[in-house]
Amino acid sequence: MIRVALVDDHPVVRAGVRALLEGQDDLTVVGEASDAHSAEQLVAALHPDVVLMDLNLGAGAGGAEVTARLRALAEPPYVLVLTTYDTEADIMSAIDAGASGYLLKDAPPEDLFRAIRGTARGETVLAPAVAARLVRRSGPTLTEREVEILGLLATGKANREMAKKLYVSEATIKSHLAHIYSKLEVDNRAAAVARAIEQRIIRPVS
Amino acid sequence: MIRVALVDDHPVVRAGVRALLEGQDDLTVVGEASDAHSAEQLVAALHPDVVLMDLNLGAGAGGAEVTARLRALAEPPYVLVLTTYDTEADIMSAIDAGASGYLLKDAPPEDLFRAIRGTARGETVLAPAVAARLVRRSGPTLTEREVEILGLLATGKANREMAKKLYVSEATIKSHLAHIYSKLEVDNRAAAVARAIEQRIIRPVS
DNA sequence: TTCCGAATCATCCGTTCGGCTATCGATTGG
DNA sequence: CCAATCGATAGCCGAACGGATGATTCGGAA
Repeated sequence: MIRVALVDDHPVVRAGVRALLEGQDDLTVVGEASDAHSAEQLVAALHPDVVLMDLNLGAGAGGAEVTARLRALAEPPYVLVLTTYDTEADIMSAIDAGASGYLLKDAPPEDLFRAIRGTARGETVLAPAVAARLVRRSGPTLTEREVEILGLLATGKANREMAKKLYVSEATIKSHLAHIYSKLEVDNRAAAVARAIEQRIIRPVS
Repeated sequence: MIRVALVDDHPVVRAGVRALLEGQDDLTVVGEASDAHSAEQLVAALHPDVVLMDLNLGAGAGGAEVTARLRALAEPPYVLVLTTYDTEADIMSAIDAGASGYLLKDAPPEDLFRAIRGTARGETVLAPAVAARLVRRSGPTLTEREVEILGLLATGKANREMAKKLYVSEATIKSHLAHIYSKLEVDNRAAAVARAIEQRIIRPVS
């Protein structure tokens, strides 16, 4: 019997996953948590085999951070990230944090079951659809610096302001922008911002 | 007994709502659909009292369109929109289409139950949190034209191109942009696009 | 060790923006 | 009926942007 814990701030999703898993006789949900703190307590107390983790826990620590902490425990559970829309960087940091796999909430139940069973066996599970999406997303791979500049761009910073903030010359900023434009196949900042958000390279922040 | 039908393309969400509703003895789920077409068939065949409708049905017709069609039936069900992230315009069009209410998927189960019961009695239910959000969102109300221009802006169109496309002069475009900037409290197009997407005034399209 | 990508910087130049100010018709709502 | 709002229009001007081109440095991969 594979013992699963759910970490998600949406009651509907928790109930849904629980209902689906209880229909499988080798899977059982041993606990639920809706935030970072109770997630850690839950896992420490119950030692589940697999934790289904939402990356977007509303307020407080993010799923990636929680994942890292859970994986640092004495008997760490396998962590399977179950999420909807996240930045590529979010996903990467979750994987860096020790997540064993990643799949989307709109995946068919069978995929979910398969992923949990695989994860419990210690396999690394990237749902085919997700892997494909990641690949498609990463078609144009932006460097860290370029993403950083996109972030500033989305706040409406002018080239000079970005230059000041990053301690480089304006020429450097323009150079980066030119690379960004060509990678995103756009030719101005407004379109670059829209594309970057659409491709989830950056998050629409305030 | 209130008979409920679910329309949502996420199996997890359907299972979750079903599980939650089955715990209430005055609510019962009579059917589920994951797309526009089967939603109409389902409702025509089963005549549920309330339809829980996701606005984002993946491919095909959107939830607003389906809502309009369901409300045009002989014995129309009440439609309660249950969604996560949508444009203000989406919400408005759903309400125009005859939806009785709107609430978020991350709402606590109690709110969901209350909303369904209210809807079944013919009440219009806007979850308090949602109403507040709508109000907060609508702080700066953009005109249709302004939203239209924001859409073009997000595709990277230059002023001249927008002018041509809308059959107006460049001066008009600049005038609209100035209004947009002041309403969104930004001072350039990149920031305007980011804000507009963040505020869900426009959708990050391809 | 050689070669490439990333990051940095620079100059030139035409185009586009954004801010400002002002007008005008149409519609809508007190 | 009058005020307010919306959409459309105009000119001016300095600042910002985007394109093109080329150069240097540094570190990692081949």
